[in-house]
Amino acid sequence: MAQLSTPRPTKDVITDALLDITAERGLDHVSVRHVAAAAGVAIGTVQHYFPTKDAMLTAAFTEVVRRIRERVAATVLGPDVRRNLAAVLRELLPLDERRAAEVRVQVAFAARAATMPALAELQGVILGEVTDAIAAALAHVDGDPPERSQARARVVLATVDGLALHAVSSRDWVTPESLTAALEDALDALLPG
Amino acid sequence: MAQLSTPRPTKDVITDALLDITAERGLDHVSVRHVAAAAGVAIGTVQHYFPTKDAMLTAAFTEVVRRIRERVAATVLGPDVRRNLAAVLRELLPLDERRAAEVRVQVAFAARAATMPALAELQGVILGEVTDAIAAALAHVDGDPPERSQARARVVLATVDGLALHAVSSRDWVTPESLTAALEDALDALLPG
DNA sequence: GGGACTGTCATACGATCGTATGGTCTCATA
DNA sequence: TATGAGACCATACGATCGTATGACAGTCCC
Repeated sequence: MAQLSTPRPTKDVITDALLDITAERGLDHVSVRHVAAAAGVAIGTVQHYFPTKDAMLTAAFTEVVRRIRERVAATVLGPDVRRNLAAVLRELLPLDERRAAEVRVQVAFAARAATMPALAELQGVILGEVTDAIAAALAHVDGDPPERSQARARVVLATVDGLALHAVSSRDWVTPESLTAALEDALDALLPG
Repeated sequence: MAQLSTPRPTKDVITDALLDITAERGLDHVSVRHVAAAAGVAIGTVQHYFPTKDAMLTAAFTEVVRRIRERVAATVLGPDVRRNLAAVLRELLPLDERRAAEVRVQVAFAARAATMPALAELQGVILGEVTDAIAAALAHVDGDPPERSQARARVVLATVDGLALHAVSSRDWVTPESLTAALEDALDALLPG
């Protein structure tokens, strides 16, 4: 019988397992044992790909960064910039369980980055890239000088991430509807023109 | 020899030790042993006041909430609302090491709140209170209906917390100057009038 | 066809974890 | 002065942690 599908690389399976645990139970429940069990491999296999736990965490966050990068790169600077921008930013808000899980992961890593330089480095890189993309979109609808767009882009990204942080870290505080409304509100105020 | 000063209650010393460790090394380095050592007491003493680690964490976050509440309550709705509001919000940004330590603590607890309902409850309460205070300030300079001020206040707070999150979780990304500028920028855009 | 390499597993070691238990000391009060 | 409660300490237990070590099966090249 022919192979029906290419089996996923073990390394990716392990990374995904780590991110699943992070989304569901938090980064502090991530242990080599739990990750190995969730991935369906032995502890030694995890060690084969990631010699230390820190390496495993860094690799997982790198994967998160890769996904964000991929998503941002898909931004099309079409005719309706505002609509495209809003669509990209909506992806960063926990509007459904899938996105909520991703936000929980990002918040968990951001918090750890505050005391783990390797992660802070990655965070700085991805923040820069996303900001640049937003700034490009802003410059497209506006005639402001680049550094002005850059500054505005930082504020826009901070607002979206702040909304996401508040949403996943509190109870009875935000609904998907209020998040969407807040985003539109923020864009109305922050977008030039 | 007379007692020179009232000794701090042991319970407070323990809570402070926990917050110090959280600020310096992160919430995942907080263990009953480390907290006890940092507070200069025995493990049993910690257990005497906090029967479980979760209770200890919840109490510590309650203390953080209390401090924020205290700070917000000090907001004076004077003649220059914009200036007062900016001053309060600046306290939430990591503009110096003291505030950076506080932001690291808040971010750490926010991340844990994503998977710990007791903390999420507290987070919801304090977010509500701070938002109400900001909304009151906004309503003071504006004629918008209350729910409009409330919505704007949520965006303002999200922006500030997002800026703070980005600042403490990344390297070479923000300077105190750029943070201050971003705050002013955001207030220019978000404040009515 | 025999090393060298890679992927995977099983197990073990020492450290650290949260928590339980029971002790000593102080002091108010009956 | 007896006693009960509260503050504080020392130690111990079982679980879990990150990591080290060594084995076994394939694959590939000489």
